[in-house]
Amino acid sequence: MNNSINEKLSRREREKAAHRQEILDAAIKVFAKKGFYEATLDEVAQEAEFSKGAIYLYFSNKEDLLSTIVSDSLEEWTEFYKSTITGKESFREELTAMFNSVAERIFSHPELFTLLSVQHASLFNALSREKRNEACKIHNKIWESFNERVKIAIENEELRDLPPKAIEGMVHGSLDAMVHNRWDFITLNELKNGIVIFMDILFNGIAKRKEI
Amino acid sequence: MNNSINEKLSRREREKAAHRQEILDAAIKVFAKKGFYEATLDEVAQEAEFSKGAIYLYFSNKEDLLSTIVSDSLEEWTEFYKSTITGKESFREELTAMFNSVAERIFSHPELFTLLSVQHASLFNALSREKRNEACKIHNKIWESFNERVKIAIENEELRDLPPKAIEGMVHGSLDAMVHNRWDFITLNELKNGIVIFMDILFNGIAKRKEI
Amino acid sequence: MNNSINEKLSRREREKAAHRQEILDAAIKVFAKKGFYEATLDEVAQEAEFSKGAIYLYFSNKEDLLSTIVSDSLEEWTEFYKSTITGKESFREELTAMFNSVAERIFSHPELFTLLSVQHASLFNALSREKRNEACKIHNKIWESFNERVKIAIENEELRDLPPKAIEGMVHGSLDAMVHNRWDFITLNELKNGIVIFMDILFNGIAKRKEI
Amino acid sequence: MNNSINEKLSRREREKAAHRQEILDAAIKVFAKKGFYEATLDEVAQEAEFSKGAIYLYFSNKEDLLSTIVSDSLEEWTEFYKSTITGKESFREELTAMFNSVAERIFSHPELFTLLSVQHASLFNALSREKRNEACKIHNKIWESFNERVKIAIENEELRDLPPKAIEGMVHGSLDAMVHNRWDFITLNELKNGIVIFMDILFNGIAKRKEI
DNA sequence: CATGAATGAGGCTTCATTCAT
DNA sequence: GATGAATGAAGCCTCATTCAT
Repeated sequence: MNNSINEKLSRREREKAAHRQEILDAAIKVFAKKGFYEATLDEVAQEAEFSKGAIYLYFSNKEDLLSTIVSDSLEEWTEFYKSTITGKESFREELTAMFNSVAERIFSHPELFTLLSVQHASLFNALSREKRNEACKIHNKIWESFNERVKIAIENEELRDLPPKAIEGMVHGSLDAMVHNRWDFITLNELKNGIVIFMDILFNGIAKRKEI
Repeated sequence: MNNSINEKLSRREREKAAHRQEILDAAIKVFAKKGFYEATLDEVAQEAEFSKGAIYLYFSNKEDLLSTIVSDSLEEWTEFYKSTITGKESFREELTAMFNSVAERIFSHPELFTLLSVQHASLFNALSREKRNEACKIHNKIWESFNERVKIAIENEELRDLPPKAIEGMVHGSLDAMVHNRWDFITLNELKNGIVIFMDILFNGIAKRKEI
Repeated sequence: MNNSINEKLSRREREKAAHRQEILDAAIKVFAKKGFYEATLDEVAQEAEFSKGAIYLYFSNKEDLLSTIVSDSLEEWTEFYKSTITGKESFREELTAMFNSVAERIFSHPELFTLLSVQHASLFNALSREKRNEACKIHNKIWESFNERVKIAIENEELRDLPPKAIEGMVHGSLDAMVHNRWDFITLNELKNGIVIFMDILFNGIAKRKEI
Repeated sequence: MNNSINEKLSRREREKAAHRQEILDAAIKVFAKKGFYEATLDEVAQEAEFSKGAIYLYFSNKEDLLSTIVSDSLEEWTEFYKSTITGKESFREELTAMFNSVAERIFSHPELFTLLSVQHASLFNALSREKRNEACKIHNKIWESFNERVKIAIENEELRDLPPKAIEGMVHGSLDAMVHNRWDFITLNELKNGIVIFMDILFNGIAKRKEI
């Protein structure tokens, strides 16, 4: 794919990158199951089918493994957010699309989502202060941007004139709840049906309206 | 129980119970701040102003400390649930009361709530399979009961005819979000105002209705 | 020996201090034999007849063990220097006394001297920059003070008018050589005889004087 | 040996020898700075600008590197000794020549001397028993030979009738002191001046003679 | 020859748990 | 009951050595 000259070199580099990713995937799996502190590098190594020492060829220490996972995920999530909440469709359509996309990713990368949601506190404690701040900053930026999108929807009279913060909180919480597997759906299709109902509730409320 | 004969013994027992509780409180504080695994018994002992050995006079090991906290909390929470979701008032009133009560407890026992929510995964991993199952069972029982309450509200035409599970999920997720400190309110009053808005959204939805 | 009230307490404290010293002595032995880096805490613990963990009850880490040994020794050595090089006797008498005292200590604490001399470089590398600087400062202070003593001896016409630095270097080097066990004497008495000859050489030189 | 037939091979051999030496030089540098145990083969490889694996093409293991350095040095030192302490000049002239030559080598190969003197103990521990004994034997042989030279000087009435061992110890210790950089001279010239003074002291003593 | 990824034994350190006082 | 010194298992990390390319 690249220049033919470096083919040999690039094979090595490709292998190296692949091994790195294998270790990361193993770490995601183990951290997700056990939490960061309870997970041991022995387990990660075993899961990755490498020796413990090999981990240190790719990562400088246990925490580096974690912070790599976190920053990779945040990057992905940022991309992901931008591609669904574009401001080009109606708020409801975009929000539904986002929830559906997240649902798909939950099913394609279950461990990663377990890690990021269920083990959230464990992660948070384990990161160094700097990494933590960095992660928070990115996270906040996304939700601020979401806030702006809500304001526009209110201006467009798609939404009632409620505090954007409140709507954001509601959506944020629900997304978390979904990710936390609290919706208890076993198949992706069930989950997608759940999203339809959720949107109905979110937009129309649960109260029976006394009409006429 | 408070018979005068055993007064001397009962004083001892009262002291013993008090010491036990002091240790539990210290454990809650430390576990909440650090997570279960990262917390050390040294820290708990120091916080409780007892020696490390004293912990073992009241609890059989580190996990026992944790499972005691969890089961105490679940017991409290069961009581708590029963006293607010009684079926005697309207669903909205009862739900509002429950959220307000939780809000009050969040402010009166912040560490306990941090522990139960933020450190949720840490807890979950640390408990033995049996204790974990036991806790889940109680937890599920409460939410099943909530489910029943929702059904009644639907029958009474207070709520729309939505899947009770969906409503339960929405409420459950929101309660968690509130507890997780995601609502970001600093004072109890602000939080209570937030609850009012939340109820509005939950019952009436966020969509602007096009009325004639 | 102290107040009778704290007798019980002081027993514990005395035991603690004793155990600390036992560990230090073991460390001196092992470090002397193997050097700091090659020595393992397992060996130190075994030598001290404690568990490895016990070391951490008395010292915060391996380096702390070493720097404690070093600063204790320097303190001793300072006292030691002051008590022999007083300026009250002739330079030759004082110097001989110092060498004899060192000789005695070499035989009563052979490991410590091996550590401080033979393993000097190992020690030096292992100490943190601060500890190292601190140690150097004390060391230099002593030899500066010796320098002053030399100057007085020159003024008193006990010594020839040579650069004090050179005399200091000669003495310093010889002391080291003696400590390094290079004099190869097996008994204390032999060593003391060696000192007599050394003093003769130092003061009178090795050259045969062509006298009339 | 340098027959023209094998020129191609001999070029290879010359290259091989050169690489071997480059690695040795790198090892001297790194061992001198860090000590044997604290030095890593990674560092040596980096210093030598070879891969870590390459070291194993020329040396069978880490210790082999060290023992090669030691035996090379001893060989050199033997040559060196023989070329200065010949018995053809006066003892003082020969000794002065030796010290001056050592001084020159200290300045031309500082790392090697640091290694051999400052890291002496580290080296000693690291060598296998056999290599150690071998090294000691050569070392002793040189100093025995020096001893003989001293005896001759005494017979020639150049030196006083002192125990040769004592004179040897004095010289040996002083040489070490010089190598150990304790003479603290920064330039070669300063060091050579120091040697002049040292010889004065050694031969004539430090005491002021009461002459009539 | 040369490389550098991979291994795994071994070291330092932490901490739940025990037990003599 | 209460203490805290002592234990030892287990985790993280380093680095000499090997080996496929």
